[in-house]
Amino acid sequence: MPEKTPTKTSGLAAELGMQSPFRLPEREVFLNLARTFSELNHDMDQFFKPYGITPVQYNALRILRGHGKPVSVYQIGEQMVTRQPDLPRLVDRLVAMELATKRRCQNDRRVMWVSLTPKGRALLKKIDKPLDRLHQDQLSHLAPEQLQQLSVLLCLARKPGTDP
Amino acid sequence: MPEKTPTKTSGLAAELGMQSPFRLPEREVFLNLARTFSELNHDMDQFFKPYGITPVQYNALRILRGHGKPVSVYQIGEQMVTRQPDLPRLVDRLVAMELATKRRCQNDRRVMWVSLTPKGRALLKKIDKPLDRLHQDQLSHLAPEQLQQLSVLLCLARKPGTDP
DNA sequence: GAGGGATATATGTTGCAACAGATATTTCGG
DNA sequence: CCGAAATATCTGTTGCAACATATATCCCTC
Repeated sequence: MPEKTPTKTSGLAAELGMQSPFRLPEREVFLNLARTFSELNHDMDQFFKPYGITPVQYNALRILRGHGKPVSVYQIGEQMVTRQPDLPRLVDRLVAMELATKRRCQNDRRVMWVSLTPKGRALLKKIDKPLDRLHQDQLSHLAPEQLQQLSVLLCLARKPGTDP
Repeated sequence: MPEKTPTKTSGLAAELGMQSPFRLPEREVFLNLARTFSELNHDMDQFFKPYGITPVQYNALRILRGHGKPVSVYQIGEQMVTRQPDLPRLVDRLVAMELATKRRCQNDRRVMWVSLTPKGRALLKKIDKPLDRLHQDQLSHLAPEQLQQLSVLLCLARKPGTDP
């Protein structure tokens, strides 16, 4: 069950050895966001290394699997979790590793259709369960309601205005 | 006051055009974290560009100002918000820009004392207020209680075990 | 059916992130 | 005091991130 932590002097300020608490709560949230992401993401980098891909490449492969049919480079870009310039080169790396293939669309020759190869699909399959375990190792010490609250708040945080 | 958002199909899953909601709430939180950080951090990158430094370099400069006296490279590394290998080179870049200076400690010749230059201090001063404004633009659409909740939850998220 | 704008991908370049490993200096045990 | 371990910084290398800009193709209007 969730205990109240009685620390008046904010958690992050203490971690950083700061002598006074944050002036702006907005800044405190941003830095907490940065620090938490940094830690969790570092684990991810380590996790993916043995598989020879990066978290971002994994994201792209997973989009390909989700569609089950060829996807354009542009569509991949739209569905990536994090902002991603330079999609063409990211895809090229996947192709170079033989995890994906690409070919020009004949109807619209601007478009490149990208597909998962069997090798790519096999790699994803190998990753699925260990990755689920990592996610849980990282965050399952939070209660279900806390996890949901966190998702909701993070969603809200990136909506600049609900009143245009 | 905090409203309940009635969206059953999760916000992020919808944003990414996913057809089914997330299986693991832990994964949903992680990806929300990644996406929110990615967006806010991109604004930061843009913000700092005209000043000729990166957010990470700013963090280091701010640590120097916070102490008001020389700080070792190692200490800077310990107090950075995000994990930071390769501190020596980061400091060298600050020195190259004449925003900081470094000199060997005479008592312990392993240590390099790093100090803020007047130029560095002036740069920080120029950045202070605009940055506060950016922080508020990014997040002040959240209510004060939401901001505090978010900070608390993000702190909790990075503590693997409170029960050792 | 020619031209202008929109769309989709590719490429040149710079600088930094990240890891591995090397070096220099101190500290501590015996 | 000698050597081993710990500490603090440095260096080599690889690959990717990020931006700017270029190219190719399509679409729409007149």
